[in-house]
Amino acid sequence: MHQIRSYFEKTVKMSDSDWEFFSSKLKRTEYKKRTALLRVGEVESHLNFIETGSIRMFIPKEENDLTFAFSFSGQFMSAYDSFITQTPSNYQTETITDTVLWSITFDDLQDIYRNTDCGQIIGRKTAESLFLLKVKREQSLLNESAEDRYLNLFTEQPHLIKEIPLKFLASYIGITPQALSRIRKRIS
Amino acid sequence: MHQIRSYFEKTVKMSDSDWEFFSSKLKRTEYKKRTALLRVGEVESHLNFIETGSIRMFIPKEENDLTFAFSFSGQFMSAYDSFITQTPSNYQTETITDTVLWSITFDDLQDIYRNTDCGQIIGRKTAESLFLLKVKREQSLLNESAEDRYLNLFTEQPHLIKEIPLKFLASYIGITPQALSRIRKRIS
DNA sequence: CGCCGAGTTGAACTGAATCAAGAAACGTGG
DNA sequence: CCACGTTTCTTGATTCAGTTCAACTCGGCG
Repeated sequence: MHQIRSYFEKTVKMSDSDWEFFSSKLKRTEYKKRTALLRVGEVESHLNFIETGSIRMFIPKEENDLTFAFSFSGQFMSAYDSFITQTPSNYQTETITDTVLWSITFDDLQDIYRNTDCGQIIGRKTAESLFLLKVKREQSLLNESAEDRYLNLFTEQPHLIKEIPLKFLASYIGITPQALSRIRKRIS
Repeated sequence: MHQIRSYFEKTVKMSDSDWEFFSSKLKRTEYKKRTALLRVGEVESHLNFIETGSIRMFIPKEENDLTFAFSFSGQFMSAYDSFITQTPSNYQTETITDTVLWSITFDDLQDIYRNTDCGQIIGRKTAESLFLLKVKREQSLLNESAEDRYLNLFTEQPHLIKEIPLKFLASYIGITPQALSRIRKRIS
């Protein structure tokens, strides 16, 4: 749980009383692998910190789901667009492996925004860092070939390639599992 | 200039004194078309509100630039990733048409964050809404065909198709100018 | 053991890239 | 206001990466 405080303190100085207030809102929950945290049409009510495990976000499809994002231990995750707008999500979030989360509800977070000095700053920093991730992703999708994206993934997150089913990776990269299987074969 | 205040008040109530403080920092500037606002390697020092005009963001390339975003009158624009991290931008921002901007500097904005009640909230809301745009974009790039994206652009921003050179649109959609020219021909 | 989902491989097809050339529009200087 | 050069757009031919459909292998699990 202290990793959450240090996560914040990378960007914002947090007083003990603010941390006290914040941490009192956190709930720890364990999930089995392949457990849905949020389904399409539901409103995201939690912001989660991943203690251990991995999560994917995807738009369910008849044949192959469209997996567009992953989150790993040490990161915050949430259907953040649904969360901040409090409107139904058009995608699902689901554990890939057994996962432990520390969660805070939307209402409690609003409370923190109102009642702590650092709350607003943390909220802004969170939104900003999520924005940065998406900018990077956008440029990757427009700028790089599928093979580039696979190789970059490989260098940035080598563990990921072993832990995550190929079909999720393929979807994330923007191609079919067959195509990724061929790329893999070609470059190995 | 009042459109800026109403822009904010869509989400946050702003006191007269806060608005006074905020607006005192704004500078109005006129730009000719095809004027670079920020070049690759420079650090974005301004957040701009577009009074009139249109702007594109692109990564310069030998042959065809990679245009990945547009901004129009009534919107805020900035190389926001460079702005919030205060690190060099890997892309350029440039007016497409003659453009009028109201600008605030990074330092003045930090001042507003510190010294007004609504500053942090506005900062958070800004980051959140930019994040939402990028989420939408990501799903569009993964979920839709080039033709889908063109047609959606066409219905959402019909004026855009007339004002903006085809090669910029093509790049934004993620295809070559030739390919877009053919799509255009086919569906007309 | 038998089943099922995940991954691999093959063959035919397709949307878009690339290379190339010509037509149209655009801006600038005389 | 026209003439010229430059850029943008269009069109054609070829190539290529990735899709689709289909069959087969492999590993885990009831």
